[in-house]
Amino acid sequence: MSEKKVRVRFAPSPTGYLHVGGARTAIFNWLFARAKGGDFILRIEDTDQTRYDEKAFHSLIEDLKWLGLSWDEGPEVGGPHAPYFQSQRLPLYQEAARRLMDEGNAYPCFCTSERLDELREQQKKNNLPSSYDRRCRNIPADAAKERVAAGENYTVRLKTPFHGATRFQDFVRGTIETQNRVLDDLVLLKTDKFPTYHLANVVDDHVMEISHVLRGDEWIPSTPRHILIYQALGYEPPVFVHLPIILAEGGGKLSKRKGAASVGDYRELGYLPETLVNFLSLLGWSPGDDLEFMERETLVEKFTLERVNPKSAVFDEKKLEWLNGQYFLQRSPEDLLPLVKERWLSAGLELSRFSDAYILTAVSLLKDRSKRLPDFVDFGRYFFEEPKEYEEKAARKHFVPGAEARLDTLAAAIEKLDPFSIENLEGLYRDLSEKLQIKTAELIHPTRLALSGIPFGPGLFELMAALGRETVLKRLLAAANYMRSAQTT
RNA sequence: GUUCCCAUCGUCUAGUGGCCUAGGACAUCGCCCUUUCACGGCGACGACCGGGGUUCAAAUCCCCGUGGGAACGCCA
Repeated sequence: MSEKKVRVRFAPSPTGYLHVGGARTAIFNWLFARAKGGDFILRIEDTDQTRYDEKAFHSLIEDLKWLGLSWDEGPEVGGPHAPYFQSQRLPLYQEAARRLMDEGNAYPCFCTSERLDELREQQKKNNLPSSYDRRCRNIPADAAKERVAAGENYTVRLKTPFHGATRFQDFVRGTIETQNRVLDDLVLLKTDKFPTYHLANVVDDHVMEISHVLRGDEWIPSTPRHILIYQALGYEPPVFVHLPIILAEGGGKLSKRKGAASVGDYRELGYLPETLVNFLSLLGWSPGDDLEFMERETLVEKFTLERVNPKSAVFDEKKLEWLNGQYFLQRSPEDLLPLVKERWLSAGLELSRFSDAYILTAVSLLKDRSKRLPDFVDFGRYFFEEPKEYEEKAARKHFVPGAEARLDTLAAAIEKLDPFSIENLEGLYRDLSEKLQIKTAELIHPTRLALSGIPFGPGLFELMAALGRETVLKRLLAAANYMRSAQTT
C-alpha cells in the first residue's frame, strides 16, 4: 500500500523581492519534497494585475536558484500542469466559479468597491468586525442573471454557511475550528474576471495534485474559507502545514525597516547561500539532536514535518554570522576563490597584477578569520596594495621611538635571508629578539603593522612568506620612514 | 474591535508525565592556547509567563488570566 505521492509547491506572488520569510517557506517545501522523494513545484501567483512586477519575478527566480532550491515543475522547466503562471490559467478558475454559481454555492455581487469601503468604515467606527453584509446574496437568481447579461460589473462570491463550524487539521497545531458566522462571503472572482488568491489557490492545488500545503501561518485565518471552497467544489483538501512566522529582532514582522530582510540583501552582505538555507531551516524546525551546522544533504536526510514547531521565531543576525564563519572554516580556499575574487575586484583591487597562486594563498590565509565576504576586502586589501595608513591606536602602541631602527635592522637581515621561508623568517625574529634582549612580540607587532596597516590578521611569518621579500622590504622601510617623519613634525 | 494562533535562558532550540538540581547553540563575560585577530578548549551568567486544577508525580495534560503575534481587501 503506497502513500499518495508527496507534491508540494512554493507559490509566490511576484510583487516584490523574496523575503527571508518566503525563502524559509520555500526551503521547507523543498526539503520536504527532497526528503520524501516527492515533487517540488514552483507556481507563480500573478493574479493581481495591478501589483505584478516583471523585475520581481526575475529576481525571485534568481534568488531561488541562488539558494539552490531547484524545482521539478514550474517556470523554465515546464511540467505536466503547465502553464505555471496563474494569469495564464484563467479559464480554469472561471469555469470553477461558473460551476459554483450553477450549483448554488456562489452568487454574483454587484456591490462597488466604494460601497464596500464605506461599509468597512462604518463597521470600524462602530467597533464591529469588518465583513461583507451579503446584500447581493438576496438578489433573486433570475434578476441577478439579467443584470449579468446586461453587462453590469460583478464579482463572484462564495455562499458561506450562516451556522455551524468549519474545522481542519493543521499538521503542526492539530484541530483548528472556526465558527462559520464569523466568516463572510469572500470574493472568488474579481470584476476583471481574474480569480482571487483563494479560488486560484484551491483550484490549482487540486488540479496540480498538491498533497501538502506548507505555508506561513498568516494563512491560518483564511484556511477555513479555503476548506469551504474545497467542499463546495467537491475536492479533497490537502494536508495543511502552517509554518511559524519569522519576527524581526525587536519584535513584529520582519520588514525592510527592521534591517535587511530580502534574500538579495543577505547575498549582498556576503553570506553564502548554504548558510542561509542552513540557518533558515533552523527557524521553526530542529533535527532533535544538537546538530546545527548541516549541509544541504544532511538537512534533507534529517528533515521531517513532525519536528516542525509552532512558535514564531526571531531572526538572529549574530547567529547567522557565526554560521557563515563556520562555512568559511569548512570550505576550501578553492571553493571560496571565485566569490572572494568578485568582492576584491569590485573593491577596485588590481588582481591582474598577481598570480593565481598568490591570490589563492591570500584567500586561505584570510578565510578562517572572516565571517562575511566583505571581511576579505576590509581585512585583506593589503595583500594587493600598500597600506595607506596605520591604525592609530596600534601605531601609538607599536610605532614607538626605537622601532624604526629595529625595522631597519629587520629589513637588512631579511634582505640577506636565504631562503626566504616561513621557518627562516621565524628563526630570524627569534634570534634577533634574543640578541636585542627584547620579546619577539616587540618585533612582530611593528612588523605586522608595517605590512598590513592593521593590528590583526594571519600568522605573521606566513603572511610575510606570502607577500614576498620585495614587498616586505618595501613596506618595512616605508613604515620606518613614516615614523621618522612623524617624529620630526 | 472581532476571530484565530503562540508561550522553556536576551535569541534559536532539546524536552511529548518520573531520566530535569531543565540539555545544546548564538550572544555576553572570564580563563587557557597564542606574535595579533580569529579558530579551538574550559568555565561563568542565564529560562519552564502567572494562577488554579488533574495526578503518587507536570516544563510536559486541562481551565482561566496575562503577554506576544497574525488575520479581518475585487492583495497575496
